[in-house]
Amino acid sequence: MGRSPCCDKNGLKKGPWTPEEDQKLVDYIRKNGYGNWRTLPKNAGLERCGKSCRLRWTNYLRPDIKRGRFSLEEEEAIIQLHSVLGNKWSTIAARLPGRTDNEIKNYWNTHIRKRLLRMGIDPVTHNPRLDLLDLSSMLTPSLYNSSQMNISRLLGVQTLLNPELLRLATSLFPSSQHRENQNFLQQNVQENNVNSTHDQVTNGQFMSPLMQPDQVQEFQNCAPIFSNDAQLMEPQLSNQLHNWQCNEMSNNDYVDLQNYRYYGSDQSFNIDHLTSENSDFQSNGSNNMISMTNVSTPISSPRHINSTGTITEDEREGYSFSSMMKFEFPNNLDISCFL
DNA sequence: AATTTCCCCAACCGCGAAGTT
DNA sequence: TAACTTCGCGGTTGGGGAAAT
Repeated sequence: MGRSPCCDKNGLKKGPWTPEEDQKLVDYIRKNGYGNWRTLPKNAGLERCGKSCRLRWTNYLRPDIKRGRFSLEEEEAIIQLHSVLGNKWSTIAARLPGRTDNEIKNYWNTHIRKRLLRMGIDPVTHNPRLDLLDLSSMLTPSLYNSSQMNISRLLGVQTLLNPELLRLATSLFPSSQHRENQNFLQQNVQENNVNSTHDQVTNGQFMSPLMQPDQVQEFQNCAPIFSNDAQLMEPQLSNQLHNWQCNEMSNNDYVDLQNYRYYGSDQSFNIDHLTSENSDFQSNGSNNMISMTNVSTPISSPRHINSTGTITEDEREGYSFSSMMKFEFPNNLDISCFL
């Protein structure tokens, strides 16, 4: 496989672009359009390699590029999309008009990723870092009753289960009388890890264990999520995920994890995507809820806007976090003593 | 005010995929 | 089918400005 020659091998210029170079590139593309990046610099009178020209155009000079700070909606969309697509920056950028893959990648690495880590969330899996948060220590075996939460109903749905969810479940229900359930779960954790690793390796990319390859493809092929700047992606993604479900569900028992709600009933197990509406931190009358916010961050209030109308980093932290992470426990599982 | 450290982001690098000969 | 070219993606770097000392 050949590779395009590197700039410095041809004595071409590298480093920051000058305004004159920008102007030359813009003028040329306005007049002739862009197509053959290899011949473009020569035709445009630039001492740059085609690669550098393409990068400069797509990341900076393109007229439809939106400048300025990412909005909360955009930030949420990035987090949601990243939880499904992983580091597919170009695919994520395609859903955010005016934003480049490079810009989103930089924003993720310099802002969002750090924030997630501060909050105890693994930025790769979007799961809570259970090594930092030992939930099992918060719950005692006496809380568990097999009639309340029958883990065996998870039978037959292992391919949809997130291994982290299974680990969480095993840590939540440590009673020795349910060792059988644990064995089942641990076995499934191992199997899911194998499957998950296999998927990631064979595809050479991160893929949510919840999604089959054709589902990822379907998701990637869907239209841009914004018809204007204010719109969010949830309806499309949520609808798609709904379509992948097939059974009526009873949502008496569920755990919210990694932006998805895992429902269990005696007949079925289902997954629902959490939108910003249903994942806002709140008190739910029919269910006991424990918010990760209570555990690992001091911020538990909804979105705050300061007097200038902008949102501070800390405020973003609290708001975004509430939309990305929440645990809920069934009504009949009393956790009030932990709150 | 001077120096050091930290942080951001534009740009580069290397690789694989797709296209062409 | 193989060899080569071009394009695009994702990871990484380093220059420069901001913040801290």
